[in-house]
Amino acid sequence: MADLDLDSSFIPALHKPPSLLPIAKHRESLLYVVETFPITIVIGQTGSGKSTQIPQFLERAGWCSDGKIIGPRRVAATTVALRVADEVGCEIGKEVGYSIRFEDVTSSSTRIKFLTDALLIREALADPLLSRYSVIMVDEAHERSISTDILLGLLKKIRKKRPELRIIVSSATLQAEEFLNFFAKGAGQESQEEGNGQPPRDIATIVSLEGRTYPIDTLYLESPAEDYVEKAVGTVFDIHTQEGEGDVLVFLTGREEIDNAIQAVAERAAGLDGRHGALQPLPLYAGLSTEQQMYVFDKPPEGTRKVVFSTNIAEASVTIDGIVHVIDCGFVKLRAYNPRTGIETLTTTPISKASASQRAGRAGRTKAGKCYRLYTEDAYQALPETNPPEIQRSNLASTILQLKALGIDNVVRFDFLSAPPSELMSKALELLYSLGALDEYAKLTQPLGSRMAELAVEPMMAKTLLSAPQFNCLSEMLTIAAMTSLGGNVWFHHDGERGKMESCRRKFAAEEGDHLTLLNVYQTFVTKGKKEAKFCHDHNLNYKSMTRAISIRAQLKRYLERFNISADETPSSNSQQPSAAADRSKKAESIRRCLTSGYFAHAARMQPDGTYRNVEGGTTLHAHPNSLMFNRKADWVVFHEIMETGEKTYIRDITKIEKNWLVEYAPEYYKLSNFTPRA
DNA sequence: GAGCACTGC
Repeated sequence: MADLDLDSSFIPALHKPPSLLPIAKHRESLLYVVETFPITIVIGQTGSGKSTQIPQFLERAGWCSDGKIIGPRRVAATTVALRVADEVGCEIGKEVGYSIRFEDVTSSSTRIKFLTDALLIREALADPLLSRYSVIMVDEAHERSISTDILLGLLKKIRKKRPELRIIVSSATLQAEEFLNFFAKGAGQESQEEGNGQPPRDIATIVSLEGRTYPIDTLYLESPAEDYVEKAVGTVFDIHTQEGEGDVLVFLTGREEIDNAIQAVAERAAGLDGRHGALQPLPLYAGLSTEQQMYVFDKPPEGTRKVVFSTNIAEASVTIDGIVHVIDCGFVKLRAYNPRTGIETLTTTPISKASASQRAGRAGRTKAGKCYRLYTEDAYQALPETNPPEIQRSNLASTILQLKALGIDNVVRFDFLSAPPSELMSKALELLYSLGALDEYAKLTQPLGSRMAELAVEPMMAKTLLSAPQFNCLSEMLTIAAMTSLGGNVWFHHDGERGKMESCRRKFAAEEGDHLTLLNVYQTFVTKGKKEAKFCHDHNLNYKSMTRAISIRAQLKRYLERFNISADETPSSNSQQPSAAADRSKKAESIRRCLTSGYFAHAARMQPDGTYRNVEGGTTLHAHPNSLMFNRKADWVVFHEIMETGEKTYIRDITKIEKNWLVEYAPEYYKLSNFTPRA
């Protein structure tokens, strides 16, 4: 392992960020701008206080005096709302409240409401002009989630009918101009039509707020690293032996790299000179249980340096105090969707300049810091400004369905901030048509299509749920829908406990496949396990995920009750009579049939070599090692998810079905001519 | 016999 010397191997960046100042002195100009321009783009660094201060400025300036509510949104709506309530001096849920998926903490007196963008879109289903709000602030818009993009398009549309509405968009520097142009484009002609001619440039303006962060020295490699994991580990030791106090945050791309790096640090630390303190390497990624994640927030013992090896979760979602050194490998795993094959990929990709600066910023939150980029300055210059927005690389079925439900019939002409490729649109439209959510004129069907749009699960599962009453398995399907939407985070294991986890999983195994296994897990958790953390702990189940499943199930059930569809929740009999086994198998068949009615587009057949092939026959599919069907025999199956990682394409959450069910439930989709997959 | 980055309704 080649040692590197910090002084020679890293060279300083040519440009340094200016020193930064707090928001208060911008109050007057900010209020003036909001008064004057319908749309304000706010450039605010982390630490500028924009999310907490701007709503308060506006409220005090009378923007809520007629009882309307300022509605910013934020990923961490709860945290920000609690802080603002504290600053205002009110009880949370009174003047200041928040609303997130499972929690509405607002009241009739709420004047400042924090909510997520996805939830605001949901409100638009019932109140298309969002008439309760006088000012809407779209926070962290540069993150460009699908729902942010959709919301911005909706707001632009709403503004035509509600010229008095004020829109604030907060963004990082790089993308501000794009937002400005988006709102300015087309605004001139409309106001002319409406006869109150406002030239585009009077529609929107940019305000720049400075944040309170500390200077960060950025260092680059002189020559590219061959193995960035090894380079990261080497840099950790160089920092530890050559730099003063301060914890280290290392950005890597995934669990495997993180585990390897931690092991390497542990091995090399043994040979560390005694006069340097100890090193405490810690992992951080979303798949960890809550308690495993909590370690990264603990203060390390005196004289010990904490080194957090993290995925992108630490870039924007999780903030760790006391970080002085950031090591950035320059890569991230990005999800993309191929509309031609219908396969999602998860690929290691170079980060954008925007990400690089966000990562570096994690070093300067408590005092001056340093960022070590494990790439050259030339490589940095070659990075894209931003990564393509999510809406241009995702399966858009649920997005299109939602737009239709919002009354946007011509989705192709919707004013997208960045229009998605047409193949993504047509693929989504085709699927929605085959599920019966859209008719042959691409209109939302009633009641199926609009009900599917309201359910908070992806369209294939929504269809499955809405078919469940016909198959007499709604109660079971509610559970399966909740469990599959946990996204593979049901099980967890500590180091070296993989075998134990596998044997726990086998205890719940159902012969028919993963969906029925998940059903067993949930049912045992709520009955025998009494919904307790101890049960999860004893069975290597992720408690946070299991409680989440309970909430999701309850919410889905409420949605269905709103459609006057109610589930029979009488527990299945545990009788020892011979008929019990037959009943169970009959129920299992109903569930498998029901799954087929929604997941017929995700069908595959096992080949003699044990791999799977879907109906088009193109790609070799492998049962995911976490699936019960891994190394088990089957003929036809349906699966929840398909994803390509590295060399292989995996299918996850797999259940055995009968071939003729596909023709029975999706006759149009399965024309007999193309039914048999190629060998 | 080998593995999923992250949000969110």
